[in-house]
Amino acid sequence: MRRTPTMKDVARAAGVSVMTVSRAFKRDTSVGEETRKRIHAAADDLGYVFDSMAANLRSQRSHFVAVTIPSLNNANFAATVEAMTARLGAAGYQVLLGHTGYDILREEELIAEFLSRRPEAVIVTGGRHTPRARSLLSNAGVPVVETWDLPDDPIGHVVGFSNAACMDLLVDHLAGQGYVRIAFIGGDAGGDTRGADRRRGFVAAMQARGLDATRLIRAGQPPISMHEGAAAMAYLLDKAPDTEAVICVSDLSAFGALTECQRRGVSVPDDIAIAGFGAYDIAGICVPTLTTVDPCPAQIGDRAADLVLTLIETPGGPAVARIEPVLKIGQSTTRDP
Amino acid sequence: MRRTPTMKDVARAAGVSVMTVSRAFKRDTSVGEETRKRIHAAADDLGYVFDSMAANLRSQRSHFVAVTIPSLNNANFAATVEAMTARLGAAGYQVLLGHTGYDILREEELIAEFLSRRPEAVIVTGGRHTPRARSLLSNAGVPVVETWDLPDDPIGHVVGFSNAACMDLLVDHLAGQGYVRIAFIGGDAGGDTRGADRRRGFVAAMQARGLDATRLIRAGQPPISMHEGAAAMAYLLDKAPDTEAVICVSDLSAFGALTECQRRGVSVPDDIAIAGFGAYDIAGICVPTLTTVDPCPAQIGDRAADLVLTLIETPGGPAVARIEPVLKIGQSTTRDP
DNA sequence: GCCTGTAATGTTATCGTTATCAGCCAAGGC
DNA sequence: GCCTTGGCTGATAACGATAACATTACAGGC
Repeated sequence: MRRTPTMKDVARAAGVSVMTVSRAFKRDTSVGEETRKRIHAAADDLGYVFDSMAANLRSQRSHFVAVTIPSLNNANFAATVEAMTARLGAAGYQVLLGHTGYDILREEELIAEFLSRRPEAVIVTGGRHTPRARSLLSNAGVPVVETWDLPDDPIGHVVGFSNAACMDLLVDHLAGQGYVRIAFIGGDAGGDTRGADRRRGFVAAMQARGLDATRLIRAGQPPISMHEGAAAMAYLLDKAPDTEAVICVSDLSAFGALTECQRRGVSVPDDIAIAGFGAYDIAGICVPTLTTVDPCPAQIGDRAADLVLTLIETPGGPAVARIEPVLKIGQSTTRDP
Repeated sequence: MRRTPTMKDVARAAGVSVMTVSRAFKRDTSVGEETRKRIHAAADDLGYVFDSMAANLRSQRSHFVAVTIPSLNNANFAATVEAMTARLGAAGYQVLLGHTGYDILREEELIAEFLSRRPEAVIVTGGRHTPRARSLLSNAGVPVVETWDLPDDPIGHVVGFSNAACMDLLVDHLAGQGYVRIAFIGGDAGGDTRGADRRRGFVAAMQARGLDATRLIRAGQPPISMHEGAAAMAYLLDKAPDTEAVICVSDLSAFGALTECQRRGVSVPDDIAIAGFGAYDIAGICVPTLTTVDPCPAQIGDRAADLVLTLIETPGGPAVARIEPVLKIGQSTTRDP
């Protein structure tokens, strides 16, 4: 069994010291043009593959950035991560991605695992964590960024927005269109703290306008699916048929709700208006298009990545980068004049 | 600036040697119950975090499994990865996930980066790679699994299915319902080789039944979106209004096509039938529900993970695990009797 | 010719953990 | 009393790279 070659083997083959080989594999280091070529030729010849593990240990730089998101199967978190990966990758960092399943206990485990890989920064989603997770992150000695939220008591840095304020945008829009009896469809209280924040934001926004905020449908364990959105809409149409508009915790559940209306011959928006959250592709193409709020996920990724890159160079005190979500009005809440 | 503590610090604090500390952090090693407790207490006290980097270097085991997928923003790849992560995580492995953007050059870079982290196995999506990527993987000395495809010339192991055969399932179903003038909507020839395989499979399936296979709409750079599916359907309805059925390269483009019909008042399936691929959530809830093919993404993840775990223990010769995709008939292709 | 500067290369000592082997001690068999 | 056995612990030397410093060679200024 052939052992995988090391720098030593390459050095021997090229007739130089290992140090020169090491230098030949880096940029901005002085190695003769001739020598460098010879070394790379020898390396290719031997099938040498650089060993980051050893390099990381000696240089105490892992070039990892740990990132946790609740779920891989979510276009918005995916967009955030893709944006991060692009920026961090360009700067020579590798993203170590994990998903928590919306479970802060699982998040804690994941953070512990990740920290043992000595990432140079950690980016987490949301502002709620277990005490041990908080403590691990605080003591990790690397920049920590919380995203997709504006925590009351941040661990370190923040790149996010107020989920509650997004609901204010929607309620404002609906109230402006003259809707009064407005319902909310979301998940049960559970792991999805951003969903729970939006529910709270809905209640606050309604109360601030003197509107009844008791039409709250709990549609199952969050995050709720299209099917659960449909079931919730069925329940709503049966139990509170005088409802004029409904805000769903996400576009996916909103679309499910829309399909239930279609199956029943209930017209949207003439009989009932529907709004969602997230600006998923589907909101822009379904018939009618859905009113929603765009949380600018790629912007979150970009900003978080930039922040991390800055902080790795020059550590700095906590900062909050506020993202401004954008109301996108669709056909599903547009009342005929 | 306080240096992060090492085993040496823990050993000193607990009054034992570093070796004993090392043992105390593993299972199945003989350390006195008293001593173990004392060591863990000292570790917690100091805020010690185990350093995998050093452990990996010495033990020559990274506990990484590298996984590449074309895109994060895809429910099916996400399902595959979530299934893998669950199994591999339970066995103590960490998934190193990267996305290629459907670009085999980017895939090559990613594979090179990943290999320098010394993963214990590599799982890639699809069977088309650059020559250098193939060579890197072949020489890596670790198990390699290709998924989501049945490559003609596999690098190592395979867990996949025939994308072309899936189209045969759909054409068979449509032809059985009496449809004759059937079109295909897909992306331009490009990075999405599985989409291209499905296009080829469509042509083959049509020709095998003596049907005209020339209604091929190219809807843009793959993977095509809902919007591109809608635009392609608009084109099809304009240029070939006698088309009776259309198969789309994915459910997402199929849904886009469906919305275009809704906007035009074209009835599905009465005026035109639509089928997709992927069994995404949306196919099961939109009105009408879409006929599709379920590639069983979670099963792919499970099987690939099991295979990798077996191979890490006892390397074995190449094997092919064939997944059988399942036709799911929806309302969108059901002709009235 | 001597000094200084700079580019290219080499030497040595680690980074933090674990593999390996050796040592110690108590219990038990003869 | 001596040897074996097994449970626990320690000493030492790596794993494969790089930081830090040392060395060499050669050019140019005086």
